[in-house]
Amino acid sequence: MPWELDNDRPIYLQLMERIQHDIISGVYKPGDKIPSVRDLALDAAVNPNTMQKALSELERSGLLYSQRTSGRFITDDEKLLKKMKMDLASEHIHQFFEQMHHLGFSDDETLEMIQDVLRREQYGTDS
Amino acid sequence: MPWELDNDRPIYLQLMERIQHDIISGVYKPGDKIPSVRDLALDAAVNPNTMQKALSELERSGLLYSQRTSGRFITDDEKLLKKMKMDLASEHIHQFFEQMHHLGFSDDETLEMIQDVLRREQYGTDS
DNA sequence: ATGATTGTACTATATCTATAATACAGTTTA
DNA sequence: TAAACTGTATTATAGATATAGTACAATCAT
Repeated sequence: MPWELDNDRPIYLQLMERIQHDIISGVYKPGDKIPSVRDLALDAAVNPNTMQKALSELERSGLLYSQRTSGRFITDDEKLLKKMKMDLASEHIHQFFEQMHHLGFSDDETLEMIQDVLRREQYGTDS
Repeated sequence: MPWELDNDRPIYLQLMERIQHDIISGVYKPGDKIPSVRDLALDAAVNPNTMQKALSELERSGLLYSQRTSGRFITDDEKLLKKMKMDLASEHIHQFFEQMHHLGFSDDETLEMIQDVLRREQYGTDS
């Protein structure tokens, strides 16, 4: 299926984020070979050049490495994977609170809204 | 001071978000006249055309309206302002949990991480 | 050995974005 | 009344982005 992409940001950046999340969350396992540029591009419904750009940019973080003629692989460094997972989560949390703060919600108010949402989802999505 | 803008997304979109937040969080009060296109552009260190685009796009949401020769004003509709504030907050919350879920964190795990972060900030930023 | 697959490179083209530089009609201000 | 300011419009230019199409050398599978 085509990946969910919006037109508000460069596609290659969105591809990078998606793949990074897939690596870090374990969709691809350490050491795994990932699909070829062309296959990934086909899956994402995107030009191969765009996917190539996303992947080569991603290599700079060390999550991926390419073997020029045999394919592209996930790093074996599980410590790095775990670290990036925690770093990303922390980043998401801080950005979220920054947005809420800018909207005028304090940390406590934000926490309450979150708990409300979670409670509501626990007992069903309607009402 | 120049506004905080990154190069990953179109500037006019970032301006829109910033101004929208400023309206909704009350930096600009209902009925207020906001600074002119040129002044805002100067403040943001951005081309007047770019600011003009951001403002005219923003008008479609109803938060602003322009009087062609006298200036641009915040809506008086406080009900709309409150609604947009809650809608935006809700959107931020859902997007945040979606990101965390994609990283592999459950709702409960995410909530715990948040509480950790808040506890840590309560007792000082170091350590 | 042969053919398919791999990452990579290159050119060309179209669109979007951002800036610069003007211009104009109506309103406000002094 | 005259000058300054308002939103808006226009043209031109430069850069980033996305796609299309093609090519090549090394490796892998059969």
